[in-house]
Amino acid sequence: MTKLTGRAKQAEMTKNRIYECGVSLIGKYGFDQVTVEQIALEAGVSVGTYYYYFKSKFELFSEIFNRGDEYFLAEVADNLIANSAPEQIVEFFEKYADFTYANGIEMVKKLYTSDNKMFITKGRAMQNILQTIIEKGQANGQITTTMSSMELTNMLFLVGRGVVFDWCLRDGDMNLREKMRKVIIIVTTSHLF
Amino acid sequence: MTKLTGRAKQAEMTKNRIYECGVSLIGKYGFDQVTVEQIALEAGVSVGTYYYYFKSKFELFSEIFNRGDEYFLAEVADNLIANSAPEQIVEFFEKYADFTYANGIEMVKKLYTSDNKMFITKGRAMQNILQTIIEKGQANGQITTTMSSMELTNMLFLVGRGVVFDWCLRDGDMNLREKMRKVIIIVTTSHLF
Amino acid sequence: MTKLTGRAKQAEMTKNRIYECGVSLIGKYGFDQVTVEQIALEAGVSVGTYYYYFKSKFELFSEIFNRGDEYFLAEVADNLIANSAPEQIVEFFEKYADFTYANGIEMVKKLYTSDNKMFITKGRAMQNILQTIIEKGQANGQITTTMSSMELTNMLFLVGRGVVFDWCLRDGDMNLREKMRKVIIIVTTSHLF
Amino acid sequence: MTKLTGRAKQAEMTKNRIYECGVSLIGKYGFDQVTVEQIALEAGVSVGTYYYYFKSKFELFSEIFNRGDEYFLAEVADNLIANSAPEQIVEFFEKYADFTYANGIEMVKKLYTSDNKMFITKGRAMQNILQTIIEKGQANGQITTTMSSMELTNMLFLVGRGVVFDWCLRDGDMNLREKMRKVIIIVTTSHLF
DNA sequence: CATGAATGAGACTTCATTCAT
DNA sequence: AATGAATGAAGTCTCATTCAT
Repeated sequence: MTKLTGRAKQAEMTKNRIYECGVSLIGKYGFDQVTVEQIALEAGVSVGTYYYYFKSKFELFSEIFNRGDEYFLAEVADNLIANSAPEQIVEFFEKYADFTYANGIEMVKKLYTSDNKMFITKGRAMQNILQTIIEKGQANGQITTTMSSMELTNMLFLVGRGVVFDWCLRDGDMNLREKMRKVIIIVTTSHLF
Repeated sequence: MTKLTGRAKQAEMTKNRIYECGVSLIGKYGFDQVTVEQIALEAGVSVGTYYYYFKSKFELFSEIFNRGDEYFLAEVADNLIANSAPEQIVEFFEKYADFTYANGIEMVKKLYTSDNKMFITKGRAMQNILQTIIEKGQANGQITTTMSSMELTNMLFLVGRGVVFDWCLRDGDMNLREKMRKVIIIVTTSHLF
Repeated sequence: MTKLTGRAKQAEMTKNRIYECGVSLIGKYGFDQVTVEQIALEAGVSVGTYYYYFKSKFELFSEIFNRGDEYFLAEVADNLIANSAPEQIVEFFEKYADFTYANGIEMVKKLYTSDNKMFITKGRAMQNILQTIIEKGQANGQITTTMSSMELTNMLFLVGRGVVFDWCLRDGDMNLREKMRKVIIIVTTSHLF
Repeated sequence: MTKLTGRAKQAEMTKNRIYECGVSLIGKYGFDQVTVEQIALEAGVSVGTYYYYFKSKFELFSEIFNRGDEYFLAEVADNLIANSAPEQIVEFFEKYADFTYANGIEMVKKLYTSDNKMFITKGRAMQNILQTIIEKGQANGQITTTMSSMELTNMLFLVGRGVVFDWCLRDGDMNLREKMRKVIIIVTTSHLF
C-alpha cells in the first residue's frame, strides 16, 4: 500500500511531514519559541527544504489556520442534530469548543492574539454556518429580530471567543466544553435574545 | 517621610521616566517590537540605567499591570451609583470598558494575549470588587445562588474580556462601552442569572 | 549538416531560450541579483536543465561576452566608411558606443566591473580590428610611430572604456555616442598622437 | 604614552581597529568576499561589536571612501608645484594615481563599480580642486573656453577613471602613474583643449 | 547612580549545486 | 533531455544582558 506515485507523492509527504511537525512543535512550545531549524530537524529534512515548501516561518502558521477552518466546515456544517435554533447554537459552540480543544492549548493561545485578523475576516466558514442557523431561527420566531443575524452572529462569536480566551488564560485548566455550553446557554436564554 | 529631594527623588523620577517611556513605546509598537535600548533612549538614560531599575525587560511590563490595577481599585470601588446589584454590575463593566479604552488600543492588544498570566495572578482588586457586588445581590435575592459568587464573577469577567478582545480584533473600530453594556445586560437578564 | 530537427534542434532552442532569458534578467537586475532559479523559471525549464547546458551560474555570463564579441566582429570590421585612419578610429568607437548602448545600461554596468577578466582575455576581435586600422595609419604617416600600434590600441580602448564607465556612472543619462566621439577626437588630434 | 582618556578613547580605538581591519580585508579579498564575522575576528571583537559601530556591512565601505576623500583634499589641494594650468592638471592626476595606487588594487577594484554613485556626487573635494585649476587656466588663456570648466573637469575625470579602470582590469600589472601621465598629457595637448 | 561598550548566541533566510527519477 | 526535490553552508543582523569604569 505504500506505493508511491513518483516524486509528486513523495514531495507531498515531505511537505505534510514538515507541516505536522510544525503544528506539533508550535502546539507544544508556541510560535515564537519554535525555530525553523527545530521544525526541519523534527521532520527529518534540511532547513532549505523547509523553505522550499514554505516561504517563511509564518506561512506554516497560516496554513494551520486555513486547514483548521476547512475541517470545521466539512465536519460541523451538516451534522447538527438539535432541533430548535437556540439549541443548535449551543451545539454549534460545543463543537467549536471541541475543535478548539483538539488544536491544543498552545496552538490556540498563539491564535488568540488580537493581531490575528483571521478572526474577523468576513465570510469565514464558521461565521456563515452560525449565521444560517440564526436566520432560520429568526424566520420561525425562535430568535429575536431586534438585532440582525449578522449582529447576533458577531455577538455570539465574541462571547465564544471570550470563553476560549479564558480557557487560554487558565492554561486549559477548566472544562472548555462545559464552560462554553453554560455561557452560551445564558446568552441564548436572555430576554433580549 | 524623608522629603523627596536630592538623590531619592531624582531616582524615583528617573524610574518613572523609564516607566512612562516604556509604556508609551510598548503601547505604540508592542512588547516584542520594542527593545530595551529604545526605551532607554527615549527615557534619556543608558541601557545600564534601565537595568538598574528593572531586573529584566519583562519587569516593566509587569509594572504596567500593577499600576493599572491599583488605579482601578482606587477610582472605581467606591463610586458606583446604581442601586440594584445587576445594575451595578453593568456600571462596573462600563467603567472597565472606559478604563480599557483609556489605555489605548495597542496597549490593550498587547495585554490581551493568552500568555499574559497577569489576568489570572494579578487584577485581584477588580475581581474582588465585582464579587462583593454579586454577593450583596445574592444576599437580597437579586442574583441567582445556583452558582457561587466566584463562579459568577469569573464568568462575567470572561464575557467582559470577550468584548474587549473583540474590540481589539476590530482595531478599536466599534464603541467599546456600548457593546460592553449590551452584552453584559444580555447576560445579567438571562433566566439563569 | 544534419538538418536541425528533432532532439538536436530542440536542445539548441532550449539552450538559446535559457541564454536569452539569462541575458535579459541579468541586464535588468544584475548578475548577483539574479538567481539560477529565476533564469530557469523565465525560460520555462527546471533548474536541473539549466545545469545541463551551463556548468555554473557564471558560464552563462561568459557566453554573453563571447556572443557579443562575435557580433561586433561580423558587423563592424568590414563596414567602416571613413577614409583616413584617425577618422576610422572615431568611426570605430562610435560603433563601439552604439554596440554598448544596444546592450542596455544594466548589462553594461555589470560587465564594466574591474573583476571582469574578459576585457583582457576576450574581446580580441575588437582589439584586432582597431590595431589594424592604426597600423595602416602608421604605414601612411597619419598616425605617430613613437608608440607601437598595440600601445596605441590599448590606450584608445582605455579611453573608450573610460567613456563607457562614465556613462554607467551617470546611469545612461548622457549621449554615449556624442561623448565618445568628442573624447576620441580630442585624443586623436593631440600633438602626440 | 598609552594613557587612555577613559572609555571614549577606548571606544574610538575599537572602532578604528574594526575600520582598519575592514579596509585591509576588503582590500585583500574584495567587499563581497569578506564577511562581517571575518572583520570582527580580525579586529578581535565580536560580531555584535561590529554592529555597534557600523549599522551594516556596507557602512564600513562607505566610510572608507569618505575618509579617502578627506585625505585627498588635505594633502593635494595646496601642494601643487607646477606653474601652468595644464601642467597642474597633469600633476593633479599623478597624485590621483598615487592616491589610487596607495589604496591597493582590490580596494580600488571594488570602488570602481558603476553602481558607485560617489563618483559623480557633485561638490566632491577632488572635483572642486580640479575645476579651480581649470578656471584659472581659462582666465589666463591657457585652457580653451569653448567648454565650461565643469564640462572639462568631468571629461578629465572620465579619462582619468578610464586609466584607473584599465589598471584594475590588468590587475595592477602596469605603471599607473606613468600611464596616467601619458594619457592626460595627450588630452591636455589636444588642439581642442 | 549612571554609563555605554562589548558580548555572542541564535534567528531567519538565500541559493548554487546535486542527483535520483 | 529534463525534472525539481533536497541540501546545508554561509551570510547578515538583532538584542537582552553584563560589567568595568
